[in-house]
Amino acid sequence: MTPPAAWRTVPRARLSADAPEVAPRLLHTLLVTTGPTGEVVAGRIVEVEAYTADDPASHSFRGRTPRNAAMYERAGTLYVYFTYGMHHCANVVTGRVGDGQAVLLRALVPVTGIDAMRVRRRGRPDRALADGPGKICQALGLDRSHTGLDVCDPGSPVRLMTDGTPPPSDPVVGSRVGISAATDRPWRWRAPVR
DNA sequence: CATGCGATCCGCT
DNA sequence: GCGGATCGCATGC
Repeated sequence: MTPPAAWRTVPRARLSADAPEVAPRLLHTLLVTTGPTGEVVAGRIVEVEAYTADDPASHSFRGRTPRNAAMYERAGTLYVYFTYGMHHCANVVTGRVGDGQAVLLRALVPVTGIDAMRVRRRGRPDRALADGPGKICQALGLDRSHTGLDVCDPGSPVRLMTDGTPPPSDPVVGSRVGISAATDRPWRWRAPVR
C-alpha cells in the first residue's frame, strides 16, 4: 500500500544543479506513483536526457510559454507534456527557479506494481512496459494534469525515491534521440546492462 | 533485427 | 499550417 520503508524521497538539493550534471545522478533512482487507493507503481530509472534553456532542442529554448511554464519552477517540479498527438513525456525540473532546465525520463525497469503496468500497457511484453518516454507515462498513468507536482514532497502522488542503489559509475553516454537540433550534445545517459 | 510509416493533437509561427 | 524530446506494426532481409 505504501512504498517500502527503506525508500527515501530524493532531497531537492540533489536536483538543484544543471541538468547535464543531475541527469546521470538520477540513474538507478525510482519513479514512484501512489494511486488514490494507495497502490504503488514504481520503476528504476535507467535512461535520461538533459535539456537546458540555451539548448535548441529544449522546449524552453524560445522562452517561457503556458506549455513549458513548469520548467521554470523550482527543482523537483514535474513537467509532463503531450506530443505526436498521442504520447506524454515526463521531465523533472533541475537547477534554480527561472532556469528552464529539466531531465527527460526515457526508460524505467519495472520494480513494483507490474500488474498495473501490464494493464495500462494493454498486455505488451514485460520488456516493453516502460522502455521509452511515452511508455513510462502510459505505464504509470501520467499525463499533463500531473505537471506541477513536486517529486521531492513525501506527500506527492508522484515521487522520486532511492532505495540506496547508487548511480552507475560507468553510464553509457550518447547523443539524444528524437530531436533534430543540437544532436551533437552528449546529453543522454543509460545505465549499463538491461 | 532494421527500417519505414501512419496515427492524431497541440503549441507555436 | 507545420512539425514534434514517440510508438507500434508491417515489411523485408
